[in-house]
Amino acid sequence: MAGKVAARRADLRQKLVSVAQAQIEQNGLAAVKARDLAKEAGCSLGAIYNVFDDLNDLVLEVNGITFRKLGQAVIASVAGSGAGPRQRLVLMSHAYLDFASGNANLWRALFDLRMTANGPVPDWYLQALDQLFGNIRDPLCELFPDMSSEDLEMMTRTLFSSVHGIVLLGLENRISGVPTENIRKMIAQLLLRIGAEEKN
Amino acid sequence: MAGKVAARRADLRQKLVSVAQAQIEQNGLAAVKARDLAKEAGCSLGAIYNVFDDLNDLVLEVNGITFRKLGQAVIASVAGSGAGPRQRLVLMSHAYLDFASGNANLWRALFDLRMTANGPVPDWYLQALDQLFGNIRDPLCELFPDMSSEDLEMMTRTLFSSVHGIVLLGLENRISGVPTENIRKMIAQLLLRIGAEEKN
DNA sequence: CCTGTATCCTGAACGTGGTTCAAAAAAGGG
DNA sequence: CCCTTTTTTGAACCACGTTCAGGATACAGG
Repeated sequence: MAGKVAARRADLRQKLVSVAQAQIEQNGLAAVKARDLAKEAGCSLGAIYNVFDDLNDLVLEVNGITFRKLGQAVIASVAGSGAGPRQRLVLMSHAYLDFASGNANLWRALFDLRMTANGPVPDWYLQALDQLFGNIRDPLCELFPDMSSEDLEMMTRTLFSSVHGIVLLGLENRISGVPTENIRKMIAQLLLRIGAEEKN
Repeated sequence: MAGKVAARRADLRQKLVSVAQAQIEQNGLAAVKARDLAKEAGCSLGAIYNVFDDLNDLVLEVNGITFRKLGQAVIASVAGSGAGPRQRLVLMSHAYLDFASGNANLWRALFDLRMTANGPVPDWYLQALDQLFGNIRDPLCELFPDMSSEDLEMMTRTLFSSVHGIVLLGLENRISGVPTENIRKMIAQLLLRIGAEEKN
């Protein structure tokens, strides 16, 4: 059985990812500890390093899953709705907010890790980001049919970054008085103003 | 001499802050290590804990300085210029970008720390933020004289968060192809669109 | 100047956590 | 059944923040 070892390792990978995911979800990225993971997954300490380069590598895998779920949530928010382009942008942004708010620890891990890790951005990350950007670009394309491809690309990044910033800072101190409802209003404020009128 | 000890400690505080600042500036927040600081500042390891609660407390002090410098840079960008409100928003945002870009590690430490630390937001932080928000609110007030105070406040946060998001994600992967000039354009794109027309 | 006391400073030591690697265990092959 | 190769294990190593017992220092009273 040549694939026996590979299969066992694949199982362990999955188990570890699942345990790490639960830990991040409940206690945040900082609570991911090698010894705890090993105990929870029922493997030895060293076994982690048989299937992952290091803990970053493991968390990267969790982040991949999170990112895909995020993408699906955003897509689902507009799927099948006959909403116009402006409204679609609002719906997607609200879906982004809801995901970030409802999965705060997992969402934060998405960004907290990259700050630490200096390695090159992994491939799946760029692909997922491209897909996410595509979802934003489409409504923009409808809204501004005369805009050049470069400007559209830039506008896409601008809008995504803006909404991300609003969500990020909004959730950051949500204890100190920025309820989700206000974040929602801020996003709508931004998007409706942006998309409200064509360039004269 | 009653103030002798206090004076020595004040000196040490300042020295440590200065050393930590240099370290963050050159090698990032993660490079701030107690033993290195002590060696560089010419004090014992334990001495750090005579004048600071812990390393977070020290970095918080550095962040205070950084935040003040950031505020000054933003103010300086519009001081004395007879620019109109729209242009002032652009100038301030560009100053924000330039500061973040030119002091990347110090600027990042501003946000990286708060994610780790769970304690209550310090007082000077809220004050500095209020001041920063004030600088944004003023031009907005001129642009939208009929807007309610609450809406203005929200718009202020919206704009700041948006610009912050653009700068954050723009600098994040500035290796992977978002030159500062493009970030500048994105900011202008956002602000001119927002401020371009009044609500019909 | 001496001496006892209070204050302050020091750095060895502790706890925690990621990562490694020599040795044990398991798997294969003959 | 033994020898070789592969895989797994967890004790050990290192780096780091933080602490605290013991030494140094400052000071007051005699």
